[in-house]
Amino acid sequence: MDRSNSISGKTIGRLSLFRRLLTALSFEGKTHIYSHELANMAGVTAAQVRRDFMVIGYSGSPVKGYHITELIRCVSRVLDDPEGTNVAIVGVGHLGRAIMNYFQGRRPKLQIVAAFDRDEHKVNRVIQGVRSHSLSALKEVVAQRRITVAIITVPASSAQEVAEQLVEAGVRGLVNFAPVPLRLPDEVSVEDMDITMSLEKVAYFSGISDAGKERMEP
Amino acid sequence: MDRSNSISGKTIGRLSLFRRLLTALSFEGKTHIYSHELANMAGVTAAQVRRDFMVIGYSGSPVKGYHITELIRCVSRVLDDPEGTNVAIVGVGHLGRAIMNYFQGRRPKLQIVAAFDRDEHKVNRVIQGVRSHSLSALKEVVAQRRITVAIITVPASSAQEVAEQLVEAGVRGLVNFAPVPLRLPDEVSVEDMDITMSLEKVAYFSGISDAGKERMEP
DNA sequence: CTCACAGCGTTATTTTTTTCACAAGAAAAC
DNA sequence: GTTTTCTTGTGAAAAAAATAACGCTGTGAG
Repeated sequence: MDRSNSISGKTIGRLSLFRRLLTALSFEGKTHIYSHELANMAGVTAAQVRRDFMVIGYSGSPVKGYHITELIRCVSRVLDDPEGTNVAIVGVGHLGRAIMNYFQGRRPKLQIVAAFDRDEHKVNRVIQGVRSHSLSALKEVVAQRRITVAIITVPASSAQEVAEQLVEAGVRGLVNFAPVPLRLPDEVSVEDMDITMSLEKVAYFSGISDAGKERMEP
Repeated sequence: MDRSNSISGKTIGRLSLFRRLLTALSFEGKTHIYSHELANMAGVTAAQVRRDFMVIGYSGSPVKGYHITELIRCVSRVLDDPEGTNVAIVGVGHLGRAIMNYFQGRRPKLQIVAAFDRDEHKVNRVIQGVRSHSLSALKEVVAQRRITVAIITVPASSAQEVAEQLVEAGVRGLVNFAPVPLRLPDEVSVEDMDITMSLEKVAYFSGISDAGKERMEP
């Protein structure tokens, strides 16, 4: 599978979701699935499922649908770096711990291998099976453990600085939980997890359906 | 401002971001800003900034740019429910605490007013200024405190069940941190915060730029 | 055997979102 | 007083994404 030709971010996101759903199905013993079934589970249309699988070059059978384990393998060939991806997490507060806890032993090809924190009390300990280091050791550890992706869970005030250090140390992708847009070179891919934005979005859309009505009929 | 005509989700998200940036600028004493400055801060194009403000009907001056406090007021008139929005959080683990901690006293119009957890040890306490309740009191408390939006931070296995209870109790918008797509009526707006997906996406895009090269030149 | 079906792969179409490009206007420069 | 140089607002164009449509194929019923 050629990882260098471009697949859209939206498609990659859905493939990740599909793989998770398929893996669960596989555990339940299901062997085949139709596009509309998967679409239903993922909350998208069947056409989109077929199209996504088309772009990664997987073909199912019109009669049995898609073969689940083969499909998982094919998606994984696209998503996973064959050598695995080592991930660091910077910021060992509640959020950092929650994420470490969730990811422990979940994906063999995508492992959190180091944590960092400014607070010396949280340093040199093993949390959820992950060794925590002082921020000052960042560059060294990132290089040594060949870390290419990092999760930022520090306060907004230090996020930019931390991000720059990570990039300088060789990190090429970031998941950013701090509520600030990071200014980084274009070749670094950043995914923002902006909780405030999501909450305000949901609040907005949960309000428009009847807010007008209420005020129209006093 | 008419909240009932539809503004796209993308635009709402950016407005939320713009407001946060503008608020920070306002604190620093800045009074005016040009579209390209804000665009730069937010990581979008200037045209997009102007267009987003166009759809909410705010006009700046071609000479001085946008008046920051007026603009904030105008964006807020779109985003905020004038009566405020009460938010619940279900699941008081690390993630739930992190979110409560972050939101405490941040937005007056968007307040977390109740927390819920299945674990009786975490119940009937005040965490980050928010009272935690037993899950069995969910319906009652949601109705009493007029909660319309909820944040789900429970394990994947109970997310669907919790979501259904919330919707039945009257909640109309959800931010879902559990790694499962929720199946709910269309009128409920759901925003998924899928950490696994984001991480896999970033891992993918951080890999494509040079993964090919490495294998092309052994 | 033939026919109706069901679902895939793919092309075409529509819809949504973003970007471009330029008129208009006012300060500043000269 | 004119020209230059910035903006904004917005229609037009382009790009991206989602959806619909349809030919194809193998299966099973009659």
